Amino acid sequence: MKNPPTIKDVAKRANVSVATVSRVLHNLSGYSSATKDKILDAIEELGYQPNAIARGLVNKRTQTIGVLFPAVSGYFSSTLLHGIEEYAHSKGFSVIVCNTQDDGKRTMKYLQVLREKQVDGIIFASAEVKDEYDQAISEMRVPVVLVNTFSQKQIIPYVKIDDRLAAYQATSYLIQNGHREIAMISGTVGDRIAGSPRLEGYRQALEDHGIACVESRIAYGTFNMESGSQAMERLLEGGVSFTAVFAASDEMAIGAMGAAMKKGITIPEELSVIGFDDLELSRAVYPSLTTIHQPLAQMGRMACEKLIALIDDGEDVASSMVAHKLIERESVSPLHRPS
Amino acid sequence: MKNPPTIKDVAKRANVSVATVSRVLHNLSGYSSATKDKILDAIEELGYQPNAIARGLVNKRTQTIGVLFPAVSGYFSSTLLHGIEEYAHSKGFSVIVCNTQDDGKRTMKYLQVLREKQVDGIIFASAEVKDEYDQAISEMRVPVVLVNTFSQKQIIPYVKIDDRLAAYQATSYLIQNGHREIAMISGTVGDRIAGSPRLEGYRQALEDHGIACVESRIAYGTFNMESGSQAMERLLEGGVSFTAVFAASDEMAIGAMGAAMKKGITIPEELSVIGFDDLELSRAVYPSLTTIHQPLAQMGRMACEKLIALIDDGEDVASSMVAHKLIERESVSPLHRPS
DNA sequence: CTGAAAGCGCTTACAG
DNA sequence: CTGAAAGCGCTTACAG
Repeated sequence: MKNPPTIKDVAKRANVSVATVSRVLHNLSGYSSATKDKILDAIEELGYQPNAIARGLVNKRTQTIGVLFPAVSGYFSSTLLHGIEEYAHSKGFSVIVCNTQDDGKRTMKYLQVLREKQVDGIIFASAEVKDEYDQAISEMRVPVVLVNTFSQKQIIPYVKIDDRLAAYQATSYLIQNGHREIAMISGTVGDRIAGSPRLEGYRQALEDHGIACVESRIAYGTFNMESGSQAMERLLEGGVSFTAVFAASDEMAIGAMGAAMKKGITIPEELSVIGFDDLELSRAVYPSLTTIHQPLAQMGRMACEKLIALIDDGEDVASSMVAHKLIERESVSPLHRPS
Repeated sequence: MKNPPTIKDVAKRANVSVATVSRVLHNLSGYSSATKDKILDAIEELGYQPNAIARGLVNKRTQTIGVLFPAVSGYFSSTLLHGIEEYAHSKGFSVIVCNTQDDGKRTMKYLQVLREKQVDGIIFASAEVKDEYDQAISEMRVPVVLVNTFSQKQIIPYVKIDDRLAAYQATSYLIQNGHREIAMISGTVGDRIAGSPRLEGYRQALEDHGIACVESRIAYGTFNMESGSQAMERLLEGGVSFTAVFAASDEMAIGAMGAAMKKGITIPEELSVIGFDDLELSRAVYPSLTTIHQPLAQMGRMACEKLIALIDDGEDVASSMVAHKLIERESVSPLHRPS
């Protein structure tokens, strides 16, 4: 016997019908304990394992979900993924990862593949939900939940923090520490998820404290380290003074700190830095990074929980705006006024 | 029509048999261009999408591979995963991620799930291949390739660097810079993949240069940042002097640097540090980290390439010992002898 | 308690 | 060029 044993093989070996084998496999009722034993023995001897594909075909259920990320590398996505996979596995689901690179074509392609593979649900992470995605999603009658993003067109449950408010608080914290010349390293220009909202929070905080917002104190990156370090260089060469900087991601903050320190600027004495995300990283670097904590692993778990609830009982689930938190570490100090 | 359209629906609509529809779907020959058009129209109108599960059942091919990681978070795994997923997607495969947490039970469970889901192949990353895995793997007639690890029991193709040699070179580099009191922060005790070999390389380098190896200069971590920082604290409190340290991972190196700097030790002036991996991270921190470059994304790609070759034409593929490289940055300086 | 049979959505010889 | 039919490995009424 070259091929793996099927349910037929065990039925034959146990001298019963496949229906009965299927029953004991699912712990249904309807067989004597004697036949159950016979069947269990046959399964054992043959090393039989059910074929989930065949099962999926008849049940119209694959116990598989798809997760779309704009980038699978980096701490951010991987922490989120960890939370998702953890919960999924505990509930008997597998997860297919899709790295969209935040590209429209790729995203649409993945959406199609996931549809063909009959996934039971989809988690869409971090990227903006473009109109075409919105439409594709609603056409493939499959539950979807968003994490770290939201849809402006339709009601899709999401899990995220209040980015605008968190940025507002980060900036205010700097102000409370006496800073008034505060630069910002924002995320990708035009990013409506983690870009604009955080920038707005920054602007609002300055305004509410009667501080004018100077455009040349704003530099743009793309959330990763390299871009943070470049943004800092531009800021430094820009000729505007600043005693503190708020970076829209920890990775950019780390890159920015590195660039500043390379120029001989001491942190936090000469420059205070606050980040955003609270990646494991921010605790390890020196000086450790003051930042906004975003419970990524937990958010991944929650998103997955919502998705599976949707899959299992189809009831609507609510979105969750989860709490963020400012973590004080060493990269911010009160402004030392030259006296 | 509530359910998604099937091949039957398009056959009916185009007034042909399902066989013919299947033919045009696969660009086989055997139909007039007129019927082809009819069918294409029907597909279009119905919004038909093939069902990959049904297809998988008859073809015994799911176009899906499974990837087992000891930890899916952290830069290391996510970079590897990125390379794997990228290549897989380009070849029409999806990837299911499995986070084993380096736990035997979980790993076996995942192996079973992957088998039931009929994946076409498996990539096993970073963790030691225990005997029970080895056996489970050989029982499920599915191609497997290893990345960052190897099997001691059977021939399974792998992709990795020469850990022992790389560690030897890292240590030698420190020696060439005049250091003789060299500490090491090793990975997990007993880890036969990235633990012992790197430790051996370190020992060998010392020995070959006539330097005695002092056991109290060796501390053990678990490859992550936190453990590196703790290891450094232990080293510092241990009372042994050292002017340089070799950490078996960048994450531990970063954690160690942070811990040292917190104590007021300047790097590299008072302490040289060399890491291992060359994560994106190591370029961004200050001082930037001198380290051993390991082409993780490329290694992921290669592993996936081998796996798909195995799946597609079943021929044996060779293992690859890929080249590492020492990257000089700022965390190591020649020993300044107090004169 | 148990089995025969239909069906899930495809593909693939086989026959015309 | 085209279709009827068997079959992939399961599950699930239905009938006994």
